[in-house]
Amino acid sequence: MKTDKSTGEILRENREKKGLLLRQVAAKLDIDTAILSKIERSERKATKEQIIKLSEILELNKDDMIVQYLSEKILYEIKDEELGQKALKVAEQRMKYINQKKA
Amino acid sequence: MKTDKSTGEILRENREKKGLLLRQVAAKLDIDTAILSKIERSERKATKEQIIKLSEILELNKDDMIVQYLSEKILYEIKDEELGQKALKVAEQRMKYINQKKA
DNA sequence: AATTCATTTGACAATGATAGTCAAATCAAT
DNA sequence: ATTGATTTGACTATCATTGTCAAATGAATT
Repeated sequence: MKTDKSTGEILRENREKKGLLLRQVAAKLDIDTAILSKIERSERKATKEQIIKLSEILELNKDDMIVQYLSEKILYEIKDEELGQKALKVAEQRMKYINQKKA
Repeated sequence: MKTDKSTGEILRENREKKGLLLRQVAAKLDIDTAILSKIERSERKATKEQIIKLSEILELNKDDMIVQYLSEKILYEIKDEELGQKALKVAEQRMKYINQKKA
């Protein structure tokens, strides 16, 4: 998967590719145009529900978009942290440990 | 670093190792005993500031504890997500991409 | 078994972050 | 200059987090 674009950029590119207006897409999401504008410019975060609806409206792979959304949420948590990279690695290990335990 | 213990477990073990009471440690943190009790049993999350203070009080490696704390925060974001593991990997890649751009 | 002290539990309040609306400002194309 | 799309910013509503407090439970000890 591409990792060099923000969720907002992806959404905007694909909305424009489909020739849809902010207004039109926002209406389908049942939110104000202003919010969608902010989401596309990464000034606000979308909710998971909005991401799912958006992937339907814009015909994007839903799982890819959820991964995109989740990874952005993760990055947001550690964006100002010096130890962020280390924390990510440890989180992966712990994740493995947890999954292994479950099985 | 060990990845098989929760922050709470580490805190409790080390508090007891030092023979300190919840009451005593909570007082130093300037919070109610109840909260510390909940933190140690992973019923509540500590704040970063509390983790830092706790690592001083219990003489634990501060950076390790912050990594522990951050990784738990990350895991919390994806705990109920099927795509969590993928999201973690993508987050790492994006992190690398961002850091590389900065340099 | 009554007392005492530590810890836990749960209801509630205060605070802070997130999501949203709305109206006005800006931008782009006629 | 007008029109329609987008952006901006001030403001509100909603929700999650962090905390207090009092009562309940647990674990010795006399």
